[in-house]
Amino acid sequence: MYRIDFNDFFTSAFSVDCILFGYSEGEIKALLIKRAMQPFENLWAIPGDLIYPDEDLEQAAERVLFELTGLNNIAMHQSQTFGKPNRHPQGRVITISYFALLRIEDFEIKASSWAGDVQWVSLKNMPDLAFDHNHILSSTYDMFKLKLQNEPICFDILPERFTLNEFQQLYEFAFDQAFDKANFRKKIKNIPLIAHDEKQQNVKHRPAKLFSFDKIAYAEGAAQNRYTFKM
Amino acid sequence: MYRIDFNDFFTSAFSVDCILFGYSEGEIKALLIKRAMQPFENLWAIPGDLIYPDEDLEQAAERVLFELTGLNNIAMHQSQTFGKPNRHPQGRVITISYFALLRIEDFEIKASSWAGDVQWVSLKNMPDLAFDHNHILSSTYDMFKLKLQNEPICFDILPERFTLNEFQQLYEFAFDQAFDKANFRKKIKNIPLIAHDEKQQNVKHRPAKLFSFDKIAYAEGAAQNRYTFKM
DNA sequence: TTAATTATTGTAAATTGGACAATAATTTAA
DNA sequence: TTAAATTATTGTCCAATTTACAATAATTAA
Repeated sequence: MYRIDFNDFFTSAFSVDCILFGYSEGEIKALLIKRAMQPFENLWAIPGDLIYPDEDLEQAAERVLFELTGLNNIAMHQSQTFGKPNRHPQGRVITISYFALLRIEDFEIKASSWAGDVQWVSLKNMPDLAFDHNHILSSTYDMFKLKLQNEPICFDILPERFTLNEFQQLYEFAFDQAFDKANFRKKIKNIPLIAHDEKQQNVKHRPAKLFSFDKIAYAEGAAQNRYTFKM
Repeated sequence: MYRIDFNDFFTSAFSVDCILFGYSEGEIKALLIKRAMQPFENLWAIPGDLIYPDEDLEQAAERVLFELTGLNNIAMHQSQTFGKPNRHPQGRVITISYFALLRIEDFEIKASSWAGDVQWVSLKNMPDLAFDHNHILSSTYDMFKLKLQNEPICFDILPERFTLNEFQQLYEFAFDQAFDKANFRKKIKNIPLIAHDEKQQNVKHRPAKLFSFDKIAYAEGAAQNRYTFKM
């Protein structure tokens, strides 16, 4: 298998790029940083970092998220790997993209030393980004939508207890499309949710019932049935 | 972004692992090699190789396929990237898995020097593999099924001209599930196929009509409509 | 010519999907 | 206390799709 000396290959680096999707004001946005140094100084970029030699990939992605937002315990989902030999001007860097879904209101951004500025940018109004980051972002957005339709990752972004409207709005934002309330509820009827007695607080109208995702029932059913998250 | 000296990171290698799915005798199989050297000598493994320093990822995957089978012009699909720090006993190797779909009858396996033996192994009867290859294989099989349902990759494995039964059987093999013939044909009615006058040859019964995939019509429609390959 | 075999098409019931309406629960303002 | 406003929740009807199964068509082999 190793016809060239093994050590000749240890000349490359890995990085993770973390696409943090958030929603607010009816739009999906991505958290971008303005690069404070060369290459691509002053251009907006996806936050990322080289992977430490002893670090697991997902761990690296979670570290980038934590340094930027102070959040942990957020699931990072692997998307795709980008490795064109010349994609990084300073050497060969293969980058693995991860994404997570965040509620923008839930935290303060901590701009780290390596980022001059941090901003949520609407996907519909994306400037030219550093490196191949426009490509990475759009591929990862596609993967996000694909996984949203096939795996229960929606519950990673929803609060532990959510209203059915919040559930629906997530899909509306992700797919930039409105759904009928009554019909949405019919489509999710197979997904095991726990209905709580508790209701929404501090709203100026009839409060909605709170639900949470029934992971246990889901795990049991996932083997036999095939749940769908296509809306 | 680079708080540690950049060169400290160039201590890892990348590899591609190529999961070649084929079908015959009503089963989905994967092409495995028996390792002829340490580590994991004599264990079955997914064929793979380190990526050359100037080589694109997909190019590396295609090279592995070519060296093993003599085939080129086969689309390799990226699946996932595996990078636990200790997954390779000889150093840190992050591996990117690719898969392709092959018709087993179409070629001769060329066992390369680094593989003692090469064999198609049914997914249902998978032995313990080298490294984390059982994990890679099953994750990649999941990704294969996911893509099969969302992109027209089925036409990568079907012959250029195929019968609707062959089309159906591919899905039956992949998902290990029988479909009703009449209903299958209804489901694919949106997929643009070219119906040829030509018919199946050398069969002992009514020959089926041959079809091919209409890539041009598909590309036009793919933007507006959303084709599905869910069966 | 007929039986055997598989391809292809049709049909009717069941289920699901989409548009829209009706009812329920709560807050706010009068 | 009551009515208006607002949003949650449920129901209904019709269209479209799915499912199960049957019928017909085309070909080979005897």
